[in-house]
Amino acid sequence: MDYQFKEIEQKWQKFWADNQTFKAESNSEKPKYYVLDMFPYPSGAGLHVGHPLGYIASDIFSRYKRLKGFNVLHPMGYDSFGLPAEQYAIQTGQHPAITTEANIATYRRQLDQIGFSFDWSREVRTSEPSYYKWTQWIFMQLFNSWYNIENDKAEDISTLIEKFNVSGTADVKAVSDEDTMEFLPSDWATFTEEEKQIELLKYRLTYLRESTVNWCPALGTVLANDEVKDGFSERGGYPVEQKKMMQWSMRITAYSERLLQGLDTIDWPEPIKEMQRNWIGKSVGASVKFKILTPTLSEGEGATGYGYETGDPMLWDILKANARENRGNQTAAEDALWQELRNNKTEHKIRRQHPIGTYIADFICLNKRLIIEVDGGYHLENQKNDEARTGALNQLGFDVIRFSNEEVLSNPITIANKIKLVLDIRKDSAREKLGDSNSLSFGEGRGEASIEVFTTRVDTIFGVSYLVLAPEHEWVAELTTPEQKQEVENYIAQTKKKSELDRMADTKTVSGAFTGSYVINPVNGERVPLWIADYVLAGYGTGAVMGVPSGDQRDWLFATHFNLPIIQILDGQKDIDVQADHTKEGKYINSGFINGLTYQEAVPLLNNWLEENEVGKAKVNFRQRDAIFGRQRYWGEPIPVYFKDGLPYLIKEEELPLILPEIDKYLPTETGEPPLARAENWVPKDGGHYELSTMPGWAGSSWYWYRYMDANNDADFASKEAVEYWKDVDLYIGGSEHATGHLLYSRFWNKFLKDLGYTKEEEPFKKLINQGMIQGRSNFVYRLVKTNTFLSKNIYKNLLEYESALNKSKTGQVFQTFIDDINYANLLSENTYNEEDNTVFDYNGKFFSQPLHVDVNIVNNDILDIEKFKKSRQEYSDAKFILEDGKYICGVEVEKMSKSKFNVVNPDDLIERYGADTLRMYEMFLGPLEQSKPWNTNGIEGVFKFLRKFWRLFHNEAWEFTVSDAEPTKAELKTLHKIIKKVQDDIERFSFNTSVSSFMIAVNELTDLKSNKRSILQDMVILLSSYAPHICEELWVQLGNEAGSLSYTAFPTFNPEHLVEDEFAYPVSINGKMKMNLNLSLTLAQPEAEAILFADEHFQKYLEGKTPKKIIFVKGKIINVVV
RNA sequence: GCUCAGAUGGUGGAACUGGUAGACACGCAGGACUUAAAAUCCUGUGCCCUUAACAGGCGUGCGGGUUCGAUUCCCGCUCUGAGUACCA
Repeated sequence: MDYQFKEIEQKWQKFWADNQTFKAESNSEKPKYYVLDMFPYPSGAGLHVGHPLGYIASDIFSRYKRLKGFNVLHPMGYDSFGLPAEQYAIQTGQHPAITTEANIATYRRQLDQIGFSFDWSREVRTSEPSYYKWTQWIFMQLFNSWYNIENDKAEDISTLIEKFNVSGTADVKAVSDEDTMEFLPSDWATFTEEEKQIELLKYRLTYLRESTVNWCPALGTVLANDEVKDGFSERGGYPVEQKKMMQWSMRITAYSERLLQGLDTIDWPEPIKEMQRNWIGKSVGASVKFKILTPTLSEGEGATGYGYETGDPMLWDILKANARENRGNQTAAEDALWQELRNNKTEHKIRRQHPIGTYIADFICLNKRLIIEVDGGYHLENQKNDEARTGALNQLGFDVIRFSNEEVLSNPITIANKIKLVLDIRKDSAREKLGDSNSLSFGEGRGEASIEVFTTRVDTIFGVSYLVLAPEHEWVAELTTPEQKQEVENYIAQTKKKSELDRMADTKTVSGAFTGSYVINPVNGERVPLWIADYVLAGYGTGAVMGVPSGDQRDWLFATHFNLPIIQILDGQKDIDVQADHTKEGKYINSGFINGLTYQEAVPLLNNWLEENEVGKAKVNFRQRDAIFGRQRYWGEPIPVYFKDGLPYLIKEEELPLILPEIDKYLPTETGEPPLARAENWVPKDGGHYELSTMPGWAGSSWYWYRYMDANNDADFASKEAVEYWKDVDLYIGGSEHATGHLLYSRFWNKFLKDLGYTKEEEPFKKLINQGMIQGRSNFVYRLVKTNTFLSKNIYKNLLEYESALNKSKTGQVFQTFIDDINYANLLSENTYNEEDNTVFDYNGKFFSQPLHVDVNIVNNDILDIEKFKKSRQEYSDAKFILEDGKYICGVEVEKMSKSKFNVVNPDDLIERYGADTLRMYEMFLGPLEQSKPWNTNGIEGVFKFLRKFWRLFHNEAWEFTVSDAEPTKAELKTLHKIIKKVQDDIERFSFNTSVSSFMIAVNELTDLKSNKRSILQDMVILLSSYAPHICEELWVQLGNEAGSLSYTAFPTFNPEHLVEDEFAYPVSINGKMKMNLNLSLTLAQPEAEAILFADEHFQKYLEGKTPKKIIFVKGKIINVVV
């Protein structure tokens, strides 16, 4: 029978499923090998031909490793929580679980028909409670842990409490929030349980903190940094704004150094490692404190007073009047609450009816920048007003919390307590004493303030000619003198107007403003002017920079622009009047006590000096921020936390999983709470309420490779034995789009789980390969405007060229010549858009045609299937075509593969036409796995022909299965062993495209040899089975082997003896130019070879009588004659 | 701007450690089979000049260098793609 791929493939896919052929063994004597594909999100569109590329490669590798005697774990599952299903749910009201289920079914059908050797008994889905139970469990471990710098690992929070009990904060070295308290064990003992919890929250590896987040109003959720690209959401492209919110965060920064170091130990593509390094952004340098000279610094009144700060000065009188009036006009609720808040009862200074901007706040704590509003009564306003008001107050830097009249009246004390707790955890932004909390001051207690800068070139400190603060820096207002106030304010206003994008695009313009204040350079006591400029980022380092114009081009431009001194500090610096020179070469000059030293000598000396004088120290800075871990969304893992009296508590472990509750609508509530607030009767046992945000998309995928090791375990995320055996992923294949998201978070959780002793390996993915993107290859047809006539590509191109020629010459002559030349006149006249003068051109020479995307599935090798095209749309049914050589040739362009460009190629169609084995081999044949390339099916016929040719080897003329048991010839053995070696080497170095070519060569050779020897063909079947498993299973059984045994048979052993040659056709070159081949025995050494060569007639001819100067002879390689 | 990757026929690509550039496949051209088409098979196919033929010249983005010999190593440049963006 001819090669019946459809029948064969269905048969074997069913066989594999029925027999669980690829189930990995849990207990095995064999060495393990873990091959993993990146977790797919099951989207509604299903797979296109780009998706399986990596899966095919990993499948070939898995099958190869099985043949090599490994116990292979090759699982698949779904990252099934995610935004698209939820967006769809919002639009249609359909539960995301239902959509997700349907999408998974499509994925599974498509995956199955490609013949992957997945162990489906281990399938996982992140949205299943049996799975997310363990995601929640890991969250709880993180909550219950802190990072002990001394041991450089995460530890249970109990070891921290123990330290507090024994010695307070004295010997605690932890990664924590900045605002931790310092206390003695005796203090700790007096803390209330709540106070202790508040303090511990500052150390936990997952913690609640008010932070500036990327808020995407269109998606109604917070996004992680890696989900934001250029100020827009990565998914959907909606605008993203900065907003302050109480958020769960993950203290990934505790692991920054280990995440960085680990990169050197893993075999990953360099670009991915580089991206992670940049993301982590380590810089080694020093922090230095510059004492502030503050002639104007005063408290209370004047430019820096709160009165000015918080009320719009123009409206001050009106507001004040309103405020007084309101105070006498309180609602019952406001009054009740005021009795609980006044006189520092909450230990926080709270004012009532205080003017802020153009508003009057009900209650306010200025230090904590928090406004408390009580709604209802005659304040009953509509929702929109409240929102606008909140928005405006947020802009002024205040947060707003609201309570209803009823809430307050029913129990004012509880509300007051709640307010107190909120105030307790909030960062204090009071500035009564500058430099008090955030930076150490000169001589403690003297109240002197300093600005701390971070620098990577502390050696240039003697070259400092100014200091710059970010315009957003919180001290700018205080440090601005009255004379400079207007200028500074103008500058800040101007900066705020610039959008993020503008600020990024415009890196050339130098801008800034002088504050009027000065600081003191600690190393030489020089007075240094203090500026603000938007090239300094508030979020990095301390938000302050020292300007060294001679050594930094940006500083140089700034100094030149504002006429600040440029001080040379190294004798190696050149041309600093033209540009900065950042060299580290040479000896220091103009540099006080480091004069004459080199860079290597100066840096340690300076660091020591700074530390001894308590004005700085060596410091390492990271760009990486803690990861926000919460989304105001429904379709995600519920966070296993409930709140009681404003404080977060974990639910009990035996209450896991905390099931995602059913809700009526997948939208935020009317009051702006996340969708989970709609859940009815969803209340914790101990009272209070559950956390309403859910986990972000990366939660479930940050540990899934462990679940595959023991996917059905109810008692553990994976058993100790399973983790012990499988350890880590040996080969991980996926796209580079996960470089700074999934791949970084996974490494973080992996290290954490290892710290707690649950797992063994410091790095989860030993070897990573990025498969390239498959781009779409769009086809175009060219329609004459307002007609139904289509021009073939080259005719269109010629006419286009003509058009531009016409436009240049502005005469009709060229047109006539052109028409005569190419003789299109007749062709066109009957098909032309006949507007005025019966031509395709208007009087301006404008060419009336338009390129249109045409569905690539009705185009073959760029030739349009005209019949299918006519049927594809009603309007095309009577289309006319102007052909070239009887064909309609389509134009081509490479674009992203997408529905709207009609260039999506679906694997289903190709499998229907050629079968899975052809698809698998063709995708590999396309080129190197890592390279991005446009999809085209131009070569798929060749691969299909190859498989038929392979099939033919086993069959006679009448397509009957016939093999011979005769001994193989030398030539046959040579072909076989050549391919054994080639395939083995290629797979080991992931060069799948080259082995497909080699298979073709081998089959061509065997065909030429008319070989049908069983011993040869059987080994060929094994070799090919990783690539084209279906056809090989079929032939394997026909050869008389047991069904299914092919996957676990032994890979043929390479025997180099079969490749030994006794002769070699030496290429003979003269002066490196290849001239001729000469057959010589490989036993010959140079003298004999030379003798034969010089006797050769041809060679003598090439020599042209010249005498060779030198002869290079490389045995088995080449002979080169130099004349 | 910085970092990384890449550039080879009409096309996808091969050449693994410096040793015959263009394997393999597509496409194209010619031929066989066929009433015809499809399928299949055979031959040719980097470019240029010339020829009856042999032969010759040029060729791996561009310009240099190292070497007996460079697609491969080194220096400089151009272009393309990806990432990143005032990170102090």
